[in-house]
Amino acid sequence: MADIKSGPNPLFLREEDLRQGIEMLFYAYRDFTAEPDAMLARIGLGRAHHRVVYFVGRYPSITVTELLSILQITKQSLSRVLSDLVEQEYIAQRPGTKDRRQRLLTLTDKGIELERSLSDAQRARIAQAYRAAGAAAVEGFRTVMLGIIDAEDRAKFPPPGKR
Amino acid sequence: MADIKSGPNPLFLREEDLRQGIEMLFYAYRDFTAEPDAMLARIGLGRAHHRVVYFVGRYPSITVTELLSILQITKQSLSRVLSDLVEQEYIAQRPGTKDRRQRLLTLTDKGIELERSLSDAQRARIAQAYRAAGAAAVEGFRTVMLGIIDAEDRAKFPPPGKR
DNA sequence: GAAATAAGTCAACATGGCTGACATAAAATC
DNA sequence: GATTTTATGTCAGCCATGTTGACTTATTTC
Repeated sequence: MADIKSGPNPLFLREEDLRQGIEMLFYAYRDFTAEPDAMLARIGLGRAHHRVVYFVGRYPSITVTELLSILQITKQSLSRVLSDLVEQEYIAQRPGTKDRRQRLLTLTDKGIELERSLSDAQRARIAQAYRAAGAAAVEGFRTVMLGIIDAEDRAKFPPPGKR
Repeated sequence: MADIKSGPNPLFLREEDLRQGIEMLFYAYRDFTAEPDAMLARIGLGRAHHRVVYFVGRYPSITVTELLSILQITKQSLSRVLSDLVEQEYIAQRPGTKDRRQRLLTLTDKGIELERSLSDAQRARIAQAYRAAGAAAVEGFRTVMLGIIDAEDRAKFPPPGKR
């Protein structure tokens, strides 16, 4: 591998720390998605399907609008993968009771099974990393990750006391 | 937003912790890439170009093979974005001295400027998160992130003593 | 009754992955 | 020295997943 450029930068260590932060996110995300991607490919689905199945499992009876605001994609993009998942009976839709325009989304048993098998690899990876790192490191990890995430979404991760 | 499913799981907290870990990675990566993506769109480039410019900046004189092993994509995929970057003079190629089959890649001045402007937003995001979290949390963050990254790539992140 | 909202649809396009087949130059090996 | 391997590049086509724009339907809100 080529050498890392150092250069006469007085803030070298700091620059280097930030670069490492950027890269850790890149490598972690790359490795984190590799296993589910391989499983999905075998059944003709993609990462986008995983994201939908994941968040419908996470928030049963979520509406389409809520899902769109989490995924931050257009409804046309969502529509494609969501239709696949409904057709193949991973996800069921039913009208909202208060607002009948809504289509509340839930996983079917088949969907629950899919979600579990996909996310198990990811859960195992996190669990192993948490176990190896210890509770204090995990708290540090959470704190930094929250700082990276846009403020609007931080409320999704309540501190331990509130969990 | 729909309620979070709890259920009668004796390991509830742990399950929930793992789910939060999964989601923090999703949200962090989503928000982390949003700003550079917007800048790239304005000049007709994409996220793939950013990755190449980033790693060529990180490892000046990197070879194509080394870059492929980092990005974990095919050479055909890399070729497309790399050709764009060479044509538009963000990246320069020169033959290796020991092995003249190699094309060593370096950023031009224009490439350095592009890389800087793209990564600045990301560096600022990391810097702010690190500052807010404090040194101990940053060490925890690093430890957990390394645990998530495949073992083969952990050597890219030497501990502070060795930096 | 009119306007806004939730959801969906159709069409066209861009990006960035992929496979397969093949080409060239240089290095390494027998 | 001939053969094989390696580093790189190229052409062609496919697929997944994002985009914009235009338009529809049902329902709720004003």
